[in-house]
Amino acid sequence: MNRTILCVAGPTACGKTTLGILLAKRFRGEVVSADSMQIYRGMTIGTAAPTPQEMDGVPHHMIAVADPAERWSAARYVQEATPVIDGILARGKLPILVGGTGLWMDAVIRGHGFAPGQAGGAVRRELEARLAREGVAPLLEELRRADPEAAERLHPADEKRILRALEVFLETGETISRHNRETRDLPPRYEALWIGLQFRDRADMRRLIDLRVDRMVQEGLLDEVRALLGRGLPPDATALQAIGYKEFRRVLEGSATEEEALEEVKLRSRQYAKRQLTWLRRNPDIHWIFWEKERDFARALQISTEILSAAGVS
RNA sequence: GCCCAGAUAGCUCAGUUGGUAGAGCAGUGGACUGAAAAUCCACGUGUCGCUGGUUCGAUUCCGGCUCUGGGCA
Repeated sequence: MNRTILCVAGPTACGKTTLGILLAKRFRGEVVSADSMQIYRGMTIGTAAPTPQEMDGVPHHMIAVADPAERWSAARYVQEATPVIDGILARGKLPILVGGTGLWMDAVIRGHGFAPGQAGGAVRRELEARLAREGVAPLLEELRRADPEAAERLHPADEKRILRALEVFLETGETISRHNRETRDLPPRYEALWIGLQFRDRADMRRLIDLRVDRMVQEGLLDEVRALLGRGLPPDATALQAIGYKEFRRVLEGSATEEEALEEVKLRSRQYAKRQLTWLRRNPDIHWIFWEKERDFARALQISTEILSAAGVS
């Protein structure tokens, strides 16, 4: 069976969603979202998830499939998205992975293979308690004995990863270093064609981000946040880490004004976009399309079509 | 008009008992294998408001001026 999959990547507000839909219509494709926040229900406005009108008849997957009280992870995503992608391929259509969550995209394509352990698990909770009680130093020391390679590699301040490395060892008796080595060089499960979108000038990206955030507020982001909180989520729910939600939550709680939240969301969004770019830039397979000032989807569609044709997709 | 307090990095400010200065935030770059919209790391030359004076040397002390707050008329 043909295992070609198209990936549309790029920082936030760069038009991935729109281009993905255009390409789906042109190549008989179906969109598979790879977005760690669009996965949750009730977060349409703040995550800029496509509306049914925007989808324009193109089937979309992995959007609003999770309860916001759940804690999804890259591993869970791979587990759920894989059969969806395989189903699209089996129907003879082109899967189009559209997303801003680089780790998730890479993980599905390569199909690795995360070591056991999870947020909320017994081992994790125990380690978190120790971290709060004793600080990182003893954990790092313990990791140094169990997995000196990881201890050396990780920055002493990177508590999250030190904790995770230790967790893997305690859960499996095997080191995360070894696990990573074994999974890193596995051949990818799909033949991925990468298209990346970004602005030539970062100031233009910022303009688009600001516009988008303004629009989100006009469309009722505050009400969406209120509704989400009304569902009684756990205070540390992953969904509440989403940009837009954590800031406007403070407005509802009275600890920030609407103007402050608006500016904060814009700021956090462009910092996020920068991190997305850092992740994507190291991927040598991406065919970048650069926007000059404005987004020109006709041109992007044309360039993408040439890239796909050259790869034998029609 | 008078009095007081400010004026230092893009922003908020610290500091220099006189030897040309440093934090936080922003910004830029990087990392990332079960939280990834998360998390972590690195990077700091700027007429120290302007102008005179004192001094070997002034961003620092003194005078004048400009601007910004606040107060009094």
